Amino acid sequence: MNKNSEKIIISTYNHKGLYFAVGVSEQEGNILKSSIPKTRKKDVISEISDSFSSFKVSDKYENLAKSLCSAYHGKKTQFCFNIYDGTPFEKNVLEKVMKIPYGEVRTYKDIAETLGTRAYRAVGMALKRNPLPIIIPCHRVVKSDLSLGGYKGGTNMKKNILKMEGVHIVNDKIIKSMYG
DNA sequence: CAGGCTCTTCACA
DNA sequence: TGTGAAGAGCCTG
Repeated sequence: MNKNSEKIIISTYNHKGLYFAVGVSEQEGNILKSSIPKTRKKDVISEISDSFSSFKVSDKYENLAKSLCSAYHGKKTQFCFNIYDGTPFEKNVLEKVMKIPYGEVRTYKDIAETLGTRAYRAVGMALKRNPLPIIIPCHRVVKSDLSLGGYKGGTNMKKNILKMEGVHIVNDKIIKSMYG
């Protein structure tokens, strides 16, 4: 895995035993990477820092890490960010997923079709490598039978985030009215 | 449920 | 550069 050479600042936020972290470019203040919440601080920091050759930890962007926490808890939250890495295909996927409205859901198939391809599985791969989990709402992408599908942080976490956004889920399936 | 289809990416030669 | 395997999926029988 080749690393981004940009210098970043990592800030964390702790809420009820869960740590959140963001990696922000020192130069421009863009969010380049976010973490899946974890129970140990060093784990969220390494999830971020692993993608970069140079970093430092400070509380400068603690407010952003806090926003990440809010978003995780189903609060509508806006972020300013850019996507620092990835193939054109991956960027196209992330761009479509960014546009899924809060509290709604789309399928891997939908995303593939709007990109004019049948690479359903490749859409999943692209989301697996989403550098901005939660901020880019890959948890709003599910399987075409409206069962949940996979998630980097575990399907249980995917289910919980969706529930907190007000999506109705019964027997691990999205109920149709939530599917825009 | 099994098996084939579809495509992108990665590993390894 | 070239080939093969692996995937957060989909469809048909």
